[in-house]
Amino acid sequence: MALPSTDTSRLDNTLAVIRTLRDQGPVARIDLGTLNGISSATVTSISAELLQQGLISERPPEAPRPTGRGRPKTLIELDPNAACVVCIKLSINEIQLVVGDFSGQVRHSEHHAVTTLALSADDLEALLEEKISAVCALQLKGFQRLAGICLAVQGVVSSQSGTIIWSPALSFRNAPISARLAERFHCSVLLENDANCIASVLAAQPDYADCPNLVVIMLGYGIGMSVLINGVPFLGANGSAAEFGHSKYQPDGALCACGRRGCIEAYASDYALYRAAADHLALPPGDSAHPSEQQMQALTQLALQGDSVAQEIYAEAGRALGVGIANVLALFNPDLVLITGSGVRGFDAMQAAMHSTLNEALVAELMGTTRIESCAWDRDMTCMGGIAMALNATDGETLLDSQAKSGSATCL
Amino acid sequence: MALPSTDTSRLDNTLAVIRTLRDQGPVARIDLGTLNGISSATVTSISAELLQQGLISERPPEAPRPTGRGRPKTLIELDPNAACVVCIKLSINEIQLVVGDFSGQVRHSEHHAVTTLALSADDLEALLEEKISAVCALQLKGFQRLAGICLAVQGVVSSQSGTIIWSPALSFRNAPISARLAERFHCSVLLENDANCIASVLAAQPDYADCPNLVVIMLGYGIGMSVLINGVPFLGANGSAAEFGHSKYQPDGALCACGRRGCIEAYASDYALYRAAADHLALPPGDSAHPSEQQMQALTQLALQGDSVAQEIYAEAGRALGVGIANVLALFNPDLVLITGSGVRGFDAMQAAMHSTLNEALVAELMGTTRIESCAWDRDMTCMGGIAMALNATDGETLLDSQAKSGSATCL
DNA sequence: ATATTTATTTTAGCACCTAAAGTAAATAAA
DNA sequence: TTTATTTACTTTAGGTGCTAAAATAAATAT
Repeated sequence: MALPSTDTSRLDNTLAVIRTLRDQGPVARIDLGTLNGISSATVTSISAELLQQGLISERPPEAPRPTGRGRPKTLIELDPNAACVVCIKLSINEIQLVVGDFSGQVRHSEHHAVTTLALSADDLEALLEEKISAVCALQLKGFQRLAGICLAVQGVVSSQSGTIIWSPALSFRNAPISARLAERFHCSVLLENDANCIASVLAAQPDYADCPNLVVIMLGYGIGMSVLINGVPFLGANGSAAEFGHSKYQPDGALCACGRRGCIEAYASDYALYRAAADHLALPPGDSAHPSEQQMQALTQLALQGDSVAQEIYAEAGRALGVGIANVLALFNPDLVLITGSGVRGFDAMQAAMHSTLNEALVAELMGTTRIESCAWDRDMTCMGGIAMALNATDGETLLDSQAKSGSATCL
Repeated sequence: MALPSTDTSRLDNTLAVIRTLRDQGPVARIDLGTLNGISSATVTSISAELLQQGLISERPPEAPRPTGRGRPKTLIELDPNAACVVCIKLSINEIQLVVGDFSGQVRHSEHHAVTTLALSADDLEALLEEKISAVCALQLKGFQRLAGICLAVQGVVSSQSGTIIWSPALSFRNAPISARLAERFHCSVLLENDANCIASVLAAQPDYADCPNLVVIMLGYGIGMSVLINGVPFLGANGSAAEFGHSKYQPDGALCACGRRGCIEAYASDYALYRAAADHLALPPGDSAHPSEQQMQALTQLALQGDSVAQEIYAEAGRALGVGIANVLALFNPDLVLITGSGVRGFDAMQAAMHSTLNEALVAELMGTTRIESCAWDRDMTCMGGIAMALNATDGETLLDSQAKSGSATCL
């Protein structure tokens, strides 16, 4: 009689099982029960369904069995080919496409140089369609479905409405990109800020498991930030929260790329550091408005080797960061502030000034127990985060889809 | 067989019914169903239980019946005497005690002048015990139980651990007050920041129903703030989030009560305004470090009547607020910033400078659709918020308690 | 009086979950 | 080589809680 189920526990438990398998790899039924606080009888029932739907498979028992006594565990794992997701990272003059499988593994990655600032909204859409189609045609053999697409873009995006509100990589604004891609590829399209993707990956690392309130500051050409509250990215009303780079250091200070004055970014970003240095120091040639990695490394070297002009430039950047972080601590009181991004290359030259400014700015009660740490920028984890977020967002649909295909053939 | 129920839907639905009755007053079963998305059959079942437990009663049908056709609605209402809560507001040199009943109505309120800064932690605990005991003895006749106590204090508190970390009203720190009161009165004790109590009341008003992300700034002797994210107060890792008053305006600016320099509070709080004015203007006599309402009104009058020194003092305060709010918008991107507190008396004299500073500081994309409004400070709503929060926090316990008493006499 | 309308309660049935009992599959011991 | 023990998984039996539909209650309109 009661058809529309109001009780979501079965769905919740099934999703929990899928996520545990994604995070931990192959797991036995009994452990899935313990890990998720459900009985093994329920796990049996859930895994039977998932098995029938083709979303998981039983791993054949291995030759070497280091298990002790008793019936050995039968490990269950996600079928990597049950679905896949694509993440596209959109940054200035470059787009990156990554394909991830249902188990969360990266299957393919490619980069394209594109003069993004020259694109119109239609151009961008056409370009994304083309690149996604191409990658699907080449890479998707064997996948049961394209579950979703994640667009990771620098700038202000509204995830809720799927609209790019403003991005430094684009010359147009307010582009409702998600809906159009969703229509084209018949899958859900997630629009995310790039910093939130990276922060999600970092937060999933065991080192930061005890920091549910995590702030990640990304230094680079510009300055971005992500605030995780209880592990989930804080977006604000329109998605423009956590714009640390445009919070203020000096009310009437240096000119920022945003057009206003005194933003933290106008002191501590690559372009700001290089701008302050260009007149006084001999640095490698190149576009001084968009300094190259080589140019920035040269500048950092000068500061670290004791050049007083370079040192003062980094010290001023450190003071700006110190004031900005003081405000972040006063307003968010996080467990940890993690400073990363390509700009951490110069962090050693900023650190002392940053900490002394911070300590001068805030009484101990407001510093609380917040740790301030930096994190080396080994590789760009944006797309890893995007893949993980896209999978998480689409598990429910994948489940429904496979139920429709296998289970209730009664519908036909 | 399955005794420990893992399904919380019955509890959730029961709490939803109780809260609807508290918010809306008497409601019929069928409307409780619609309002909470549950079937009227379930409401019948839940209300039968609550009726038996004595937490609600059926309101006798009224003489004038303006209803139309059909069987008339039987209205259900909370039994006000089913439980009560006490809220204590602790501020500098004053404590206020308010008693609220189970339906959320204020039953009693009293103020006491206390030199709070002279108290030790033990003194405070003894004082609170004495006052709460007294108020219970006098006011609690007829109440079935004291469900909870809410302590609303200015400053940094850790709700989680029940510890007052720092308060301008107290000369000691890190006082674990909740546990001791809970033990003494055998009820749960909620420790809250006063601004969060006020913001919760404001957020419940229909005018602000469309603002789940609400920032409330409280101007007064000091400057406080509360940030509601999806309607719930944001606390941060240790409860010291939202310390807007100590975010920065000028890195090396005016001296703040916290001991550091350049805080917003050092420009826009009552003490800061009065300090800036005291040397130049003739104002009513009194303690210039703790200006009275009369002194502040005199200063405000001067500014509004065109005195250029007073005007510049308020303009500078407005600029400080403007920069502070710019940072709040960049970092929180709320739906609405509401400025209130006794200090709004001078808001008209600050407003122009505040808005122009804000507009200069932030590009349109980051201003987003956030509204900035002020709200008259008619009366102190701290304790109303505390009562509401305490009731909400203790409904589950009240339910369990009454179940133990009435329903399952089988336990005996 | 009877029909109609609306509110509430009762009934019947479904979708979950869990504990306990049963079964399976291994190792250790006799 | 049986037999006992241990551990994992599955089946069974029973409970909670919800909903739709039917039944009942209590009004007004005809």
